[in-house]
Amino acid sequence: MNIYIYDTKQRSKRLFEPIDPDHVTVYVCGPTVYDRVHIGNGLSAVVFDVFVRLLRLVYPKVTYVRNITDIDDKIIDASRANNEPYFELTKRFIDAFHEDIEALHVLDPDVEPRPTLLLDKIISMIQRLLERNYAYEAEGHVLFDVRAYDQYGELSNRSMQDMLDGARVEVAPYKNDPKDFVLWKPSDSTMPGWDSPWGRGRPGWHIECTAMIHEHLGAPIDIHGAGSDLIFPHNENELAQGCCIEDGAEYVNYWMHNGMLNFGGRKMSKSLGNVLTIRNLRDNHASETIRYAMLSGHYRQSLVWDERLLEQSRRSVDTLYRSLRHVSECTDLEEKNSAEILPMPIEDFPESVVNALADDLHTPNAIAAMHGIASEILKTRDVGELKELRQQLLGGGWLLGLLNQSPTQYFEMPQELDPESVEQLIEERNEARSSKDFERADAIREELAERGIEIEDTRNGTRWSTIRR
RNA sequence: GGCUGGGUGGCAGAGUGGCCAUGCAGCGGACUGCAACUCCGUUUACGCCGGUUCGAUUCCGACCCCAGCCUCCA
Repeated sequence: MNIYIYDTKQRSKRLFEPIDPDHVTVYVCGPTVYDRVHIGNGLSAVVFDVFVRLLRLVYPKVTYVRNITDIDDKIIDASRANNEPYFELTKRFIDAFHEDIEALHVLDPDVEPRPTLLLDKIISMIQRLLERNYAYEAEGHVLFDVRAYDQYGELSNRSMQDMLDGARVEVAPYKNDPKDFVLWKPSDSTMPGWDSPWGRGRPGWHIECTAMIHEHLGAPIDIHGAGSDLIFPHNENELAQGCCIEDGAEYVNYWMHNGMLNFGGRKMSKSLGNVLTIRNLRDNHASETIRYAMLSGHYRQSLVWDERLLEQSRRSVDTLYRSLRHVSECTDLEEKNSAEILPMPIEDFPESVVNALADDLHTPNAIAAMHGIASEILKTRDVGELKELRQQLLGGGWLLGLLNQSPTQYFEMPQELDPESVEQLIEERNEARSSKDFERADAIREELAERGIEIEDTRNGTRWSTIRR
């Protein structure tokens, strides 16, 4: 199985060749927890979730590390505004993040490190950079010296001059060079801080990720993922740190970056204020609808997020589940969801879906392949074939993190309704129908619709489902 | 201004030097008491201008437009 990855650094699609085929290492930048996460954060988690699912299918061992940044100036600001200790605030939002992300069927990473639990590592790494003259102290800060590292700008493809031209922020006076970035900064007594050789302070953002990679995966790692907005400066800075830690050090073999979620013509971000949180979205949309919408475009492209996309996604998910329902209606196979097919060897997964995903995580083609399988299912009544096709559909569903429910669960979404009374009304309606009292029949259908139930008359009787959104 | 990536049918979104993407929606038909589901058929395309070519949406060049990064950000 060949997997191809578009590598941001080389700006081309490359065959993925792991450093150790027996153990693939992946790191993805997670959120900073000072608020509820938004769908852009969710998108990144979902995209890399699918990719890691594929890797796990192909390689015997994958270690996936996704961090949570739990110390940062925004966190300090938020804790002040809330008059709440920062660690309580981050605890709340870490829990909320987990809740949101689980609702999107994102599987847990193997390690979920946080900088506050790794201060020793961070400090020793900064010390090492100082010893090697890639960093300097100034006014209680420790700064990375970009001039000492001549490959700076390699990842984001910027020359020093480019960066200088684009600079539109006032430069702190203690910096030797405007691009120098903070490894450690001082905390006053009102701020969270840790003792260090440079006084009480806290780590800069970039060094956190480098430290976490070194701690949990070693270096170099195979794959580093993040949102494209982190290419510069965050990932660039990480790379610089990682390469300066010792002579000839390497950091990352493949860089993957997902595109931004576009909401109302602009990138969704907290600073722009056009944020839709996963929590809010879940109030009005099924989580699989959201997930499908996120995977409907290619991960490197920006994704326009609006109600129309969600409506289309919901209907498309309906179609997939309908074919699954078709199987249980035509056979006496027990209903299954995508998780229930595991473990299953890679050969039994649908080639079309696997190949699409192996081609730089081409989820639009993978989804097209899913619909191809779904329509094949609807065309046959042969039990053996149905069984085989369903296994394929569920296999693809597993990779995409879709079809997590049985069709009955999906269509009947229990909620607070009473199935008994629904069945009874349907019974009454069918009596009215057989006595050709269609007015009465339609009235009952109307009544059910008001209760959120839609019905369909099939050759095998009437079936009902909750009206989905 | 620099660096990325884009501009495809009503919407979303693939792809290709000449032939079906796919989903949703539309239209016609079958099925249905009517719907729904399903099936069959079907309409609307490749930002603009040049060039290469027997032939370009696909290759080349210029231009226009959009998004992202250059500041915290998935």
